[in-house]
Amino acid sequence: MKHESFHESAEMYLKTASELAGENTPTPIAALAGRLGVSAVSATEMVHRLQEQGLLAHQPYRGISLTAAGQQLADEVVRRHRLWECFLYERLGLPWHEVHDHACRLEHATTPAVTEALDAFLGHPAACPHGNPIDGQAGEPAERLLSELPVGGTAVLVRVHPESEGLLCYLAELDLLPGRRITLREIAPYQGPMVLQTDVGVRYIGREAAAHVHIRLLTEEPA
Amino acid sequence: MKHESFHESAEMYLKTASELAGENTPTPIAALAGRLGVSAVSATEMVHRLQEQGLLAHQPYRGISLTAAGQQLADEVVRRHRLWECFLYERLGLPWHEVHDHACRLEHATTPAVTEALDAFLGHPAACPHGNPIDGQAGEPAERLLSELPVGGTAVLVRVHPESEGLLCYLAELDLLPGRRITLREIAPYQGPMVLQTDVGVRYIGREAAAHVHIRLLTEEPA
DNA sequence: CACTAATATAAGGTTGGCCCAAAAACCGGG
DNA sequence: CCCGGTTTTTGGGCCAACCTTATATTAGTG
Repeated sequence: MKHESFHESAEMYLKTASELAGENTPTPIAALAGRLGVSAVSATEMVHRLQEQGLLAHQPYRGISLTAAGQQLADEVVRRHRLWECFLYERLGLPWHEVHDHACRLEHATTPAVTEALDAFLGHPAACPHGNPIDGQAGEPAERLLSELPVGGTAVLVRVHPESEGLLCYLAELDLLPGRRITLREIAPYQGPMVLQTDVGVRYIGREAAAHVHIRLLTEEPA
Repeated sequence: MKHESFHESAEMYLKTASELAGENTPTPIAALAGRLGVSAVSATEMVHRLQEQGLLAHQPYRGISLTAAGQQLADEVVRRHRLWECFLYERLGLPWHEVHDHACRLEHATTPAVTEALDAFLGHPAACPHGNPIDGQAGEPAERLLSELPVGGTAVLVRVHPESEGLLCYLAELDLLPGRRITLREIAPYQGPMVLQTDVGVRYIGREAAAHVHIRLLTEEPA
């Protein structure tokens, strides 16, 4: 229903492809389509167009993967996005869970000159307010997911990825922000919620949400 | 050639209509089309669409004028534009003549929350770097155009409007920025350039460019 | 090895933004 | 008051991004 320009649309496809590439490669087109809220047919069309431009490679019935050029473009979009998040959160004082959506709109309207000037203005920040690195998605080496934290283990919340307004809002309500120290007390049976002990109280979180929360493990066992 | 989303396109039409409304009302569609770099046919179509949405009124063979709703929308776009210009110039340190174009892209991707937060962050500035007021285009009452300054008269440069990258670049080279004190020495014959005495030296400027430079008259005659 | 679920393609539609060329309406000067 | 030039409108098309509804193809599994 909403029509985006090629520029914008292409950037969204590449950004999303880059996000999903971390999980499984090559990424099935259906996953792309789902994330973008678009039919599989539309996604296939766009993938072909992007392939013709040498931005991604499509192996039929396998999925897609970004070419070097496509990855670079995606990285640039992500960088702009995160720089805007920093600005909106740190300087404008907008809520932690809202800056993602605002940045999603600004990222496509940002020229290189503005990007560089913004980066300098912010003092070349290393990460966005949700903990994601601004240059490359190298990430910490020993990073794990909260959903894989063993019972009794203690960890520090490093980053939330991939982000979405709803998820961030949920985490903000639970005070689960980057830097928060977390110990997993137990996991309720039948895929129930995880019971977390944090420095600001006990919190319950579903497995699915926890799969978006990246942590650095401190100890596997209770002290 | 380039395709903009409805949102963006509509905002550009309204913004431009608002700019041109100052000169002659109702504004001929051809003027709109020319300014937007679009054929008269395309402009007519868009005007119809905007009319259906109650944003502007079209009197056939007369021209268009903004409705209250349309004027309000246009004012909002202009406000966002000028706030971004302030930010880009004052905070990011981008060149005076470049911020217009960057702001043109950002203005359509800016949500109300961001607009208000940005306004507060900038300390509710009264005018953009080119001197145009941010709230409403009330303007100073006794404002005139540089092109109408009588020979021997002295004035202060108040604002540049309407803006365009080329024009701003030209003025920046001449050091003709808001606040600059100008005395018109003479006008070369045959529609020749105006010879200006400024506090930073003598400058020559064409009549057409001067028609975009708004001034506040200090004295009609030399002291 | 055949079958099913995932994936791809084909066909046909919609909408929005743009274009050109040609017809129609208007306006001002003779 | 009519004629010519400008403006607007109409008709006819193009393209990109989306959609749905089939129909093929294929990969992995029983």
